[in-house]
Amino acid sequence: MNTSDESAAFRPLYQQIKEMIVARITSGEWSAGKSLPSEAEFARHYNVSPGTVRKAVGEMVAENLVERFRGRGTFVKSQTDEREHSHFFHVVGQEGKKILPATRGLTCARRKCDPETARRLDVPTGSRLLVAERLRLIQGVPIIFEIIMVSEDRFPGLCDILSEEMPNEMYPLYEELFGIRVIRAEEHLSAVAADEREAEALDVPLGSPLLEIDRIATTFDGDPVELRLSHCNTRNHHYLNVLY
Amino acid sequence: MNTSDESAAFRPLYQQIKEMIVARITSGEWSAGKSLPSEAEFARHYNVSPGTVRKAVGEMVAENLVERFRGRGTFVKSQTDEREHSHFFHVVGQEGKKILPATRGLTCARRKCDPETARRLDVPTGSRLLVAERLRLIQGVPIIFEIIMVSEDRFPGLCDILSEEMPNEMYPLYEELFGIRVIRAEEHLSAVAADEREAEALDVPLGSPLLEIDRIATTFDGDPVELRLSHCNTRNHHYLNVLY
DNA sequence: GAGTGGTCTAGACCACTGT
DNA sequence: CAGTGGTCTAGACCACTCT
Repeated sequence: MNTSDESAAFRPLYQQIKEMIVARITSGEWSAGKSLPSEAEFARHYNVSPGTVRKAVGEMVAENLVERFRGRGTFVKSQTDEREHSHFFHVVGQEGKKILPATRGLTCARRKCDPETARRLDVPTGSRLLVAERLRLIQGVPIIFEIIMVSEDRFPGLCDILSEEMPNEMYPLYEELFGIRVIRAEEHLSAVAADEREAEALDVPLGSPLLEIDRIATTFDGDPVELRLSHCNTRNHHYLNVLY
Repeated sequence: MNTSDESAAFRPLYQQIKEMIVARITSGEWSAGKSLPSEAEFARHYNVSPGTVRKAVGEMVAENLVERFRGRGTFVKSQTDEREHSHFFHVVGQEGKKILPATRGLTCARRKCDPETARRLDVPTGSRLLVAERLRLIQGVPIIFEIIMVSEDRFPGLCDILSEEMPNEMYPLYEELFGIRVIRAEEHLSAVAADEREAEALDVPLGSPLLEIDRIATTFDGDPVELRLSHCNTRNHHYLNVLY
């Protein structure tokens, strides 16, 4: 059954099946939370063995794209899932317990994209950029000063929405309103000194050490979606990372 | 996590196979770098289908315990593998390229274990603790000030070895000399101010923001092996974390 | 009861590495 | 060449969910 059109097609069947299904998911054929066709149906449709479909779907499960339940079916995972809410949030309290912070919006402005930001977001220099600043509070105490940058061309009208009310979680918003799912993120962490504005906002002395999290969030395809710069007061909290 | 109480026998065959093989690996039956019996042999030995063994070994591959090569066989992964050398080292340069630093040993001392350290290392309070301090340099420039703490009962004679020459990589040393393999690590990151000693060692002003990495390294079973406190100058480097 | 995914079997053929 | 893992097939039985 292997059609070797160009010499490039020597890839395992299950990977090709997987990519076709992934493409159909990202195209919106099955939206988040909806059930996919059964593995048997896929097998019939693609004219392969059930085991091959199973392996394809298995990889998608491993990549957090779908979820399987015995007796029920396979479902497209959503960023809005309870489990996923804090998937990208690694700041925890002293005991290692993750507490989702509240959010206070500060500003939301438009500006032209500088070359460096343009490069990182993969948009033209000078294109419209949306810059939102917000404060994240844990038990009422401001802990994180955050700057969020997205291309306004990718998120038309987002500025108005944010100006009205700054949501706590951005990624579910991107998914629900614009159909853009954040799947991966790359974070660059470093230590910086609090500037005047941050010192006031976070109620720390000027020059206090803050943990900087410079994050670029991307879709499944690796397209950059959002740049986010977080400055955290790690006096009573820290960033947890588990390696294995 | 799964405490095998009496009803434990209702678990998938492939998981039981996997655990048996893992147990035989950790017992030292096949040491790092050595080839395991073929999947067919395992299948005969455990009297199961080749596919079942395959699934068991597949999980071990996913957990980075072994490596499979078509035509050659399956091999026990070693901490000394080229790939694994920097597995737990996340500090990279501006361009995101990982450069393994050089090491300069500072001190290596014994002291009695305080209650907090004892709790984290799961050893008795007052037991012998080995505390080593070292500096890590990238291109000759000191970047990280590091304090390493291990139980001397677990690593008898290590102090003498470290006093003689401080190695660049600790985990391969643990594995080679003491048969203890570090598989997991949990890192707590925060921002701190450089104290006098660090300021001098890292050549930064007193009070400069440093990235603190508080790491606890554990074996496959979750037993704590080492505590390590690293203070990094993130002026020209940062900590890279990829989430997906 | 019909349908789902989870496990397990027993083979087939292939690509590749060793000799 | 014989042996290895990688893929793929075509079934079997099970536990579970929905209706």
